[in-house]
Amino acid sequence: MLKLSRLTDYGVVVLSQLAQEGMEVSTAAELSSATGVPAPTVSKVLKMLAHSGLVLSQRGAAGGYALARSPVCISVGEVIAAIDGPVWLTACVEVAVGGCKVETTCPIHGRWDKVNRAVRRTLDEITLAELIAPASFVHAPAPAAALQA
Amino acid sequence: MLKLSRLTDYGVVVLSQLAQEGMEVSTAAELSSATGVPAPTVSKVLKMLAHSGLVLSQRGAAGGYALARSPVCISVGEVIAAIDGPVWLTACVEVAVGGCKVETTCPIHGRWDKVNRAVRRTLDEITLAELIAPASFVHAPAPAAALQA
DNA sequence: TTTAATCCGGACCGAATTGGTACCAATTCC
DNA sequence: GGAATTGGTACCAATTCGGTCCGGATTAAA
Repeated sequence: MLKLSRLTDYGVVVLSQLAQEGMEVSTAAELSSATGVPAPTVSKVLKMLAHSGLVLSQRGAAGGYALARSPVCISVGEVIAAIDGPVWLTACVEVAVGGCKVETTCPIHGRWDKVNRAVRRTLDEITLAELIAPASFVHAPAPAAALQA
Repeated sequence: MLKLSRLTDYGVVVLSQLAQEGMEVSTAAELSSATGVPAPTVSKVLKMLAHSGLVLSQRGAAGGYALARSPVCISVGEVIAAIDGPVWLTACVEVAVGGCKVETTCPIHGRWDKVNRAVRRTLDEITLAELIAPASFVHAPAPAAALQA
């Protein structure tokens, strides 16, 4: 139903939490208790984000994750691409040449990528900062300890 | 991965075939052999499209389907909504109040619908006619008979 | 040097969704 | 009345997704 996966949702949540921590490193465990998202899942999401260069990872003791860039420079499209993979609004784009059985009678035949491009551009024009914009009520979240109980 | 379902793809294929038939009614079987999409699937798609008012159905002998409007007046967003359901770019919009467990710590909390609206608008701005636009090579498709063999 | 904390890269499983098919009831034309 | 066609629903197989876990590599601190 053209919905994005829950992992992507979590990704944005974690990212925004990371944004609040400023540029300090946070461990996956910290982010888990701060957001309420299960720890293993947070790890998974963080790994994907690190893989795409959206967050920086520091290994070893006292390691953790930190935002690679300002939220103003991270587009929603990037986050989605990092977790859900690239946005392809059909299986019928040029990538799948030979895979489309009805190719000879299919009058669309790649027309979808007009739609693709439009959606992708829309997604790239919205920044992470905008998504978490009304910081009025997020600058003082429930402390992590409140969740641990 | 933010891809639309194959049924939606079929939907557009069938719709464009219907557009070529002008405003005459075509049976599901005809559309199936014209497009190469399996007949039961065509029926299913057509039923969904009829339910959303995108095509008109005529029951009984000599019945069939016909486009309800000109392709110029059908948006891609409508087709997607008809088959894949409404576009919701998260499970976290206001519809799911009470369903979001991390609600208290979730700083997004509905911010997604900014993205939703943007994407939906993008989708609504593209018409079915544009998708099948270069009619230069679709006005003389392989005759249905060629596929039946 | 040892130890502990932390990320990295997989594999793995259960659950939900999707694609596809079949069946029977309702409707309409000949 | 008979044949053709859509309407609705139920169903099954297959794929995908969400979530968890484990062993290994890496780094800081004791």
